[in-house]
Amino acid sequence: MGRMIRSRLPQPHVLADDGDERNFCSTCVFGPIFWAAGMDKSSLHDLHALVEHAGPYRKDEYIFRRGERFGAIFAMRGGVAKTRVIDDDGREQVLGFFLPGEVIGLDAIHPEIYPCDAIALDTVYVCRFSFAALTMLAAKLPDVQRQLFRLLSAGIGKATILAGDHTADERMAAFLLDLADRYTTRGFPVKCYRLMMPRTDIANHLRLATETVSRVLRRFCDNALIRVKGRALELLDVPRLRHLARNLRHD
Amino acid sequence: MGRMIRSRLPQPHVLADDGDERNFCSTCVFGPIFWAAGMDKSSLHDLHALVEHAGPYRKDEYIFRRGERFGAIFAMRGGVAKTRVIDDDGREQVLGFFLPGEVIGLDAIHPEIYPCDAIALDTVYVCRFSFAALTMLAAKLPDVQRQLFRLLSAGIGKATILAGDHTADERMAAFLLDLADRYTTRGFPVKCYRLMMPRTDIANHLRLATETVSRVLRRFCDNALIRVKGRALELLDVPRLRHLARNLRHD
DNA sequence: CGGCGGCTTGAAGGACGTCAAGATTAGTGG
DNA sequence: CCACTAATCTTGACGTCCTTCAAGCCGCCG
Repeated sequence: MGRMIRSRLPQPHVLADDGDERNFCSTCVFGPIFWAAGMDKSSLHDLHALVEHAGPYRKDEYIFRRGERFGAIFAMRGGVAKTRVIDDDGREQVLGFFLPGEVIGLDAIHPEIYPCDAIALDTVYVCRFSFAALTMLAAKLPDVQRQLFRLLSAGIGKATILAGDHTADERMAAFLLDLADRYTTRGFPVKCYRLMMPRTDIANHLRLATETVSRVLRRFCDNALIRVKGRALELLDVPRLRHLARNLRHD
Repeated sequence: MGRMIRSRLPQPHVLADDGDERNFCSTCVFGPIFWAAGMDKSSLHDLHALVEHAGPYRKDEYIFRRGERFGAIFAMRGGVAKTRVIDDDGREQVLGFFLPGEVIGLDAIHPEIYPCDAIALDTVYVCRFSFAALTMLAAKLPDVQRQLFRLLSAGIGKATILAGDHTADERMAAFLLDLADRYTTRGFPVKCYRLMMPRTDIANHLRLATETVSRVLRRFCDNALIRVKGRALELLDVPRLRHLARNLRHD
């Protein structure tokens, strides 16, 4: 796959349509806040200094790398990404998957370097927020500060859930439901979606072997909990899945 | 120390010596910041509205309970506490242990309720920070805002470490070293300390059975990595422990 | 078609949990 | 001060869930 030459789109570049950021970032967690803040003229000016559209990152390209100096957090604008670390024994631990609207890089604030790699799973577009500028803005706009605190706090909660001691079935059920919930950005429930990551990534995320992932999915199929065909997924029995995952909910 | 009879102390009460908060909270993460902020007179006034000394909480008493409405974060002033959740099957998951100077309750910001119980392991004193007041202060004092962001971000990193897939030995080594590092609040390394929690809590924290905790400690003893006598602990071979824990470092 | 990466499936082995007693220790009352 | 009870901790035997190893199977792209 060496040849992602210029045929596959020149290179990551800033998108052309920055003109109307407020509309463009409608999916972003900061969208509503900025929209509200945009009512105020001077704040709107700050905004342009703050946010920078970047992408596309192609499949397997790095959005940032572990060890790089922290300078910005990223909001997914399109596509899906994962964060991961590789330990000294070469084993990959997938920390999380990120869907449009979600934010990457919050765990880099404290160490002041990115503690993990962020990698595109397909073609990814992001908003890059200078953290220095963001903190300054947060001091002026309470809503921005509050949203940042909430995001960070939610990050702790999310990480904590994964830390628990659960069976493969529980983890998998929770994972599938969580993805569905997150795809359901707006109101109506999604029962059908596509896993954009390989089994390996799911396994490394849930602390399982890929073989176990396969087997659990098969068992779920046999028990009519889901339907799977490759990466296409359908949730058939959400209540029973929820029951399985009852101890891993993020309320 | 037998007589905590009628004692059981009437109830947690505010300590008498609030007079000199700046000295009293020398161990607290906010200490230095407030001390600096204290230079400014109007900020010092905010401080008194913000922080409230509470305790003592006796062994097994709750500092807060899961589900209670979030209003404040707590800095440990004395004693040791744990946070935990109990799942629907009655199994306890210990999320963390907290030593003097450390902060509890950050994971409650987002859900706006405490997502876990906080329980004293011995006699505990805390500083209670009204979070509403703290955010207002953060908007005025960049250092406070920055410290909050750092604390929250560090919380994500910490939770993430526990989420990884590691053997019992790796976990235990990392746990023992982490405690030693944290006891080493100031400069010089501690090789000898006392575990203030029962084996059960260690087990539920590291996702192990208490029997496994016992066995691992025994093996560490046999291999001259540590010495244990009940809850008294001595680290004998820190380098080899660090090597065991190499994949769980919080850099 | 042929090859290659991702996925599935089966069989064997290991790390840790569970169950069941003991051994310490600590807490309590005489 | 000591005995007694209960909790905590240890130790061993056995079971289980998941991993590891080893093939086979698809689906995709040249």
